[in-house]
Amino acid sequence: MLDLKLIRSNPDRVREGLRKRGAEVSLSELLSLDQERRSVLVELESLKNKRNTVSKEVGRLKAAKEDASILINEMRQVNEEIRNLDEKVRLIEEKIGEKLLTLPNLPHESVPEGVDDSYNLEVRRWGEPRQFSFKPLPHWDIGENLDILDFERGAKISGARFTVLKGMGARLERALVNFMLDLHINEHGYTEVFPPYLVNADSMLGTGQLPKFAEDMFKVDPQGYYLIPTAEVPVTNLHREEILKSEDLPIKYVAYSACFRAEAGAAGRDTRGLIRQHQFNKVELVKFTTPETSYTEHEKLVRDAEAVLQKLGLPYRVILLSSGDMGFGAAKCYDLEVWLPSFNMYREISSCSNYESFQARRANIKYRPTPDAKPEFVHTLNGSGVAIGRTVAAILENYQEADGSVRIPEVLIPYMGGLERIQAKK
RNA sequence: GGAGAGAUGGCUGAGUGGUCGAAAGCGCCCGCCUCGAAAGCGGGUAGGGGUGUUGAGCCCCUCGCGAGUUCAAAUCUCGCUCUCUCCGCCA
Repeated sequence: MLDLKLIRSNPDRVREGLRKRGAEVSLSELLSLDQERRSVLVELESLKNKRNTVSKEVGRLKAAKEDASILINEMRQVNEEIRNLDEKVRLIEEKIGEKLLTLPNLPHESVPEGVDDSYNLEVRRWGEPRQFSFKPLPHWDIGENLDILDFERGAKISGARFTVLKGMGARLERALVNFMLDLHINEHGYTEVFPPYLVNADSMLGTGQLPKFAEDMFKVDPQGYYLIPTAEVPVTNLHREEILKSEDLPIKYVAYSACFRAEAGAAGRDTRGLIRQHQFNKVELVKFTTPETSYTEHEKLVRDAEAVLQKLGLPYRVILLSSGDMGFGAAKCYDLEVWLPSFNMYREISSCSNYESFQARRANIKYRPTPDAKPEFVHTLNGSGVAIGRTVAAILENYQEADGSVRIPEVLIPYMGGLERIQAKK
């Protein structure tokens, strides 16, 4: 959510930022609602002031056994007006709120301007895509040949975009979760969190999934819970409605969770394999920082996510997203894209965003810069560290051998109970 | 699921209709004292909004949330949420 005071005092700057994102939004309605609200409020508050003053006078008169009926009758009139104006303000504020909640964040000055992903910038590359002496198979073929991925039965028991992991496939999934958690906890200083997978609507509003993207999520009837699309939601909302101590910042959490996405707008895309599933696992990094440090922390967060791919020996590149390609709430976002041989291209495996105060304002997460200063909004950041399903796909494809087996990356062998290679059963 | 109790400021905890945004204690901040600290003493210490000579003052709202009664609600009524205790059920 954007700061209404910023919109009021600097509408041109806001318009410019929204334009860069390709958001065609008029601020004039919002600005006039804001103006109207404040003028009604002046009138309303003076009436309430009158009521408060007179009520005290009534109390005094009654205590002195004097007649107060004139004042009481007068207040009946005033109360009628207050009721009307209260309702008026409530309606205006409702409209303002709706409007504010649908405005995307403004891009940071370092974000390349552009309408779509063709304006994204490649920041750096790591690792060399391997040269194969045979035609590399897509991971779904590898997985089925090894009997570790079962797409058919996933579809039978649930539907399209659900997969069953079996044997060493399930073990690999679990190994990756543990490897990534250990790395971020032990080497990068994050605190482990295991959150609920079902959250309420307030949480979804806080991180920006609601109200605009309801169709992307699974909702549980009739209780009204939402299945989390990412651990970002419960973990960021951990500190909703809180004022944090500045000496505790930055707060760094790492959370493993399953993620659930309706993929409403992706019909027909990535229908095969593990790339786009309704349910997948992810290790997520979340930070709460001061405004002064958020961009340094953002760079560090990206490096923390990169470390996962480096240790796994998976070639990747880092992409700085253009203003038009970023998610709704991000001020700046890097994607990590891992090399997938069968696609002969890099595919997104992590997205690391600085939300600045966008989520903090929605979720009301503040901190006190100094012990007696007024609370200010924190900056929130998050990034995948990294998506597990896509990592499984990347390992199967990058580590496949001509005989159909798959080598296990060095760092994972201890997590695989010493197994060095997944082979088909005879 | 049944029965009961409760929800007040960073914390503990008073407050059952009229200067209560709220006693007291703890914590925290500033000052005095001290070489320094502790103790002691004095003062300060919620959040949001409006106005404005833009952080001086003034005003409005908030005592879990939402309605209601009243000239006036932390205090009365109703609904909801959450917490705790006991019983039942259960991974």
